Amino acid sequence: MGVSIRDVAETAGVSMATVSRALSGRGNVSPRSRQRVLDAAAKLGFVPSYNASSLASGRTRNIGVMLPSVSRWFFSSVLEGASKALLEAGYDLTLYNTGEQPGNRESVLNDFLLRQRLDGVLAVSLELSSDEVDRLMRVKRPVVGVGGPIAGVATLRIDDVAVAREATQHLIGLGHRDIAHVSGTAEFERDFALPTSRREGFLAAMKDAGLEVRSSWLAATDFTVSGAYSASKRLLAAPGGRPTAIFAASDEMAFGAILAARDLGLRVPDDVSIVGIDGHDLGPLFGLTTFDQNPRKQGETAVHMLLGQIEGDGAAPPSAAIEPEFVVRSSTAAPKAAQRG
Amino acid sequence: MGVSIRDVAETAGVSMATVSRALSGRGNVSPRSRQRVLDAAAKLGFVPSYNASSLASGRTRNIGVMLPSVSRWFFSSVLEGASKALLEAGYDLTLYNTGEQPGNRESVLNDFLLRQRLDGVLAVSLELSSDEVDRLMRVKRPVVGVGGPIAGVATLRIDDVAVAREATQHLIGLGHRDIAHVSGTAEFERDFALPTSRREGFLAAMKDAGLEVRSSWLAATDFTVSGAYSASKRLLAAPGGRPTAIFAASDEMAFGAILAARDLGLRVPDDVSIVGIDGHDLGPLFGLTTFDQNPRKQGETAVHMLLGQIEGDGAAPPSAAIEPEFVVRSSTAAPKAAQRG
DNA sequence: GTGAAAGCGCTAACAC
DNA sequence: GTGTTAGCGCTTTCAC
Repeated sequence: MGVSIRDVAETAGVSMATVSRALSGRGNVSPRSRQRVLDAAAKLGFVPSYNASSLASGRTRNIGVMLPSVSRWFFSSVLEGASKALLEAGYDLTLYNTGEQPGNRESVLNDFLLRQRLDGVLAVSLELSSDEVDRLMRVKRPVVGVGGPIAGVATLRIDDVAVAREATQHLIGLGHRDIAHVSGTAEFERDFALPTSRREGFLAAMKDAGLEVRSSWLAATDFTVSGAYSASKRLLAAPGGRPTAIFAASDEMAFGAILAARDLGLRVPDDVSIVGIDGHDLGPLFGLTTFDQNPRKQGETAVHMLLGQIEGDGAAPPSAAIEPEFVVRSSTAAPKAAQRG
Repeated sequence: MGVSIRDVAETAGVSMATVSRALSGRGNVSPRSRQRVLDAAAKLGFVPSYNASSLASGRTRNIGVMLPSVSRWFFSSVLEGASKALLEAGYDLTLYNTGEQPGNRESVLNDFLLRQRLDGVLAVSLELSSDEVDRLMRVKRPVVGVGGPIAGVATLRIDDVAVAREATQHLIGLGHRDIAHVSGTAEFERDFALPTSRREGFLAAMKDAGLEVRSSWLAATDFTVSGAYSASKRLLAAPGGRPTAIFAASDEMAFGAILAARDLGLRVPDDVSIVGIDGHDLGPLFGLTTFDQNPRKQGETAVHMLLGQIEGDGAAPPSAAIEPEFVVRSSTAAPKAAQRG
């Protein structure tokens, strides 16, 4: 129905092969022919069919991005970065939003990813089983992971354990001894080990400092502002005394903790210090001390790793660790309020 | 390289056409043949090539979603809804994140959308010029718009003017006379008339009630929490006296206003009432009075309109108006503080 | 440097 | 109900 390469060939007075070469840049074409082709294409408003091109060449110029949610800040930021990098590189981005519950993943893997429409896959915060990785690898397309470790796949991520440990050490260094941790529930562990890793780092720092951790001060909730708000309210209003500091596993959770403290009439950081992880855009507004992990950049970098593998020698890039930047703002300070045991 | 339909045909002992029919459901196949095909396909691990299928049939089972941002709540929610609906329908979603600045739109329209890889396009909050619409229509694919009016295209949206008017009337009904409006700058008008429409509704309601609007109480900023925070601080701390109520053009902006009020030591709603538009997930946490427009649902509905057009009779569905629900929470009340001129 | 021709893997008439 | 056949629009050997 549209203008095909044949039409361009005819008006340019050359063969289809020459048109293809002139337009794709592959192979040699005389400047004269190239110009004739370009003129003809412009005149006819030629738009190449990517399906036909893909079918013939095997390249699709399309990358699949798989992630558990688009509404949480980390994910939308990674997506934004990846989207920008792909747009610039002239690739399409096919989005597979698996949803927080793992049911959809099945169908995404089975029905979508394998349909040979993708040159590569970006898997964001998905902890894939070895069987799932196998299935992914079977299509012989490069895969790069972001935010979660995937066995046998090049991955881009921060060292969650180390970052959590340092965030906790920041609080300890300020003089805090009664520190609570707000993190994700077991439900979330299925898809990424993040909650476990961050809790691990927290516990390690506490242990190193010889500090005790009350089990009730390890709050588990979902990764949202609201979830952390409720959990923090419980923490801060518990009859047995409250912590002087909260380490939240994400900035959104930290915001929830800050809002909870305020609603209880507690001052941040005077009555309670709060630290997060992420580098959320609203961090400055809340004065949140946090580890900035620049997810937008992670999305971009991951895309470049992927494209390097696709367009380059095909060698899998090494997994890379992102260096997050610790940003101290006004949500953390030395404890001032009298402590209760 | 993979298993093709020909291999399946051979092991099943039928023709390629029968395999195609059995697998796609189109056309008649005896139960016996169907079973043989299914068995053979499963045994060989057959995965159809969508490129080949698209090329031959003209259908791509792929929908393009164009939006200006994935980080703002409204957009990510629409995307989530659309993504869910498409996943269920067995369609791929190709994401075109044009970015808030209009430069990318050009390349998205020129280089991506026209490559005949899409069965339809969902345009979210993009005000396309007639030339751009022309180019979109030239590919003969259905287009459905969400959140912004597009000339000549079926659109799903709330009546921004009416909603803004009612939100303002809510404040007026409570007894407020000094009402400010925080909305988007002219910069944003390029991509959607939303700021203008909502300001229009606000002004209409004020005029109807015989209330004056100070020009300095029409604050224009970007559509973020931070932008509204700064703008609201200026509004609420201005030397000439402050408004007793703020109507924010979005919930995220309303959150910014609430945070600004709190940081100034003002109580919401005692000192200042705040109302938004959207139905943001965090509305309950902030006690925000708002018009819930359920963007997730809008995304789903828009997809169904699109698929109906693609799979059905091809008739363009009528533009539909979403009925937003007014939710009164604790951020609005009758003015209590003494008013100053 | 260029063209002819053989597919890429599938679908859709059309015949039987 | 099933097979045969002719493409979908492009890329890519292979000759020249």
